[in-house]
Amino acid sequence: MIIKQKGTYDIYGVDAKKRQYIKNVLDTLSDKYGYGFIETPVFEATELFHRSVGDESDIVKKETYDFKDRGDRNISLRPEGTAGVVRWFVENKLYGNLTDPVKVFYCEKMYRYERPQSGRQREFTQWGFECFGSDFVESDAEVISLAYNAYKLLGLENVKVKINSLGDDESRDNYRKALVDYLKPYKDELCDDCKRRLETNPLRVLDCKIDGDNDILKNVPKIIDYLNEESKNRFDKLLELLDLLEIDYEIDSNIVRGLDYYNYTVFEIVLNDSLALGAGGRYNNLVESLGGESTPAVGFAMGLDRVVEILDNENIEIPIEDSIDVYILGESENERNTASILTQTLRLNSFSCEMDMMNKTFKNQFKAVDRMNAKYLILLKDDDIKENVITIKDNKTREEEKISIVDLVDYLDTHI
RNA sequence: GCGCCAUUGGUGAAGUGGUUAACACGCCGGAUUGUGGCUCCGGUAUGCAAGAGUUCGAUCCUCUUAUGACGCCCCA
Repeated sequence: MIIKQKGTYDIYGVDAKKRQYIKNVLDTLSDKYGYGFIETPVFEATELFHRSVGDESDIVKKETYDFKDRGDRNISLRPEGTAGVVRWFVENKLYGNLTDPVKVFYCEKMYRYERPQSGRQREFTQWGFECFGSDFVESDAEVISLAYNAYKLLGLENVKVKINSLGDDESRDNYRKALVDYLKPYKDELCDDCKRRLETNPLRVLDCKIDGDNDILKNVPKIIDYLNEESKNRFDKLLELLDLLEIDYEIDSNIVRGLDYYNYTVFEIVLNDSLALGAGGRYNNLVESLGGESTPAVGFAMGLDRVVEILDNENIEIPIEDSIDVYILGESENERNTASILTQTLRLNSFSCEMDMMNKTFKNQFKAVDRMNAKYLILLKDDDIKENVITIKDNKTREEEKISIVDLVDYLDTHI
């Protein structure tokens, strides 16, 4: 037996319907915010991800799906959405003559070669959006607003934005140095991973699960104090705007993104104060480092699968159509043929309609009616068919009546 | 890449080194000769993830592999 690959899953039935609903809500809201739907390829040149994430990071080397195609090109399955969108932006030279921001959203499968665990699969769906061209805090606020309100709209109540600023490159570098200087004397007291992080990616020490409660980290310098004037003003202005928009936020100096391309705003959206729902930030250098003209940008992304799961756990009701309009019963050949005709007719008149496909007995077709939760059932009888009438029965009231076949669509139009 | 636990019909699952692998749901058939949802009766795994080993004998013990759950690393 061939089974699905590690870290992948099939989505069907009720789960698929829930996803469709959620996607729909997100798509509609994105559209209202002026973000246009974009699809980019599942695979790209490996170099795109190397360059976007930084060649030194072992992320790309270890955690992307890499392969050589038949033309000996280095290809990777996309591990996230931003790089592909930026590549699109640069390739089409959309940075030229920007009068308004370019805003797009996507909802697509991503691939990471990781050991599956809670909330992490090798294939997963990410919903995200990017705004190019504005370096003003209104665009940061818009992105945060869209992300924040998307969760609200889906029914999550206790949603909060955890926000921080990394400042510009200069501020960020200064802080990094200060952080390392502060931590170095305590190096022996840190966990083994943090000893290594101190060399490779010191900002990540702030995220450490083991040292998180360590007193050393309680007094760690805060990046806010290392922002230069411009960065600080910008951050204050953004927070002001979030107040005006009545977005619930909290400054969290431990929010740092793992990658170098972020600057200024970084944020996460959390549920019940801790459960991460999605994350985003500003990345003013990425367009340029991927070969375009320097263009400011800000974006957000979240794991769709995770959100579906959380909505489930929070017992948030998702409206799902779990009934059909009509089930048509018939047993003789003539009855079944008539059932086929009527089923097609009703479907083409936008009613959902089913009939037996399993050569079931009349009695078992009734059971199918209940399984499918049909609103109406039509009982076909050879004698009736001769006279062009059918028996239609309301499944709730159990009342049935005979109507002329030609009146069927009108009858359902007025009753459903 | 590392660690820990798990894997028994369509589903939820019990169970034991030794003949027919509980029970429940579902499904199928019958009581009901073409009007269902209730009830009752019957049928539903030559099979316990795959392979190898120990044993007179393995679903049960050992090893390997695969997959799943959860951690770690990493987190775009």
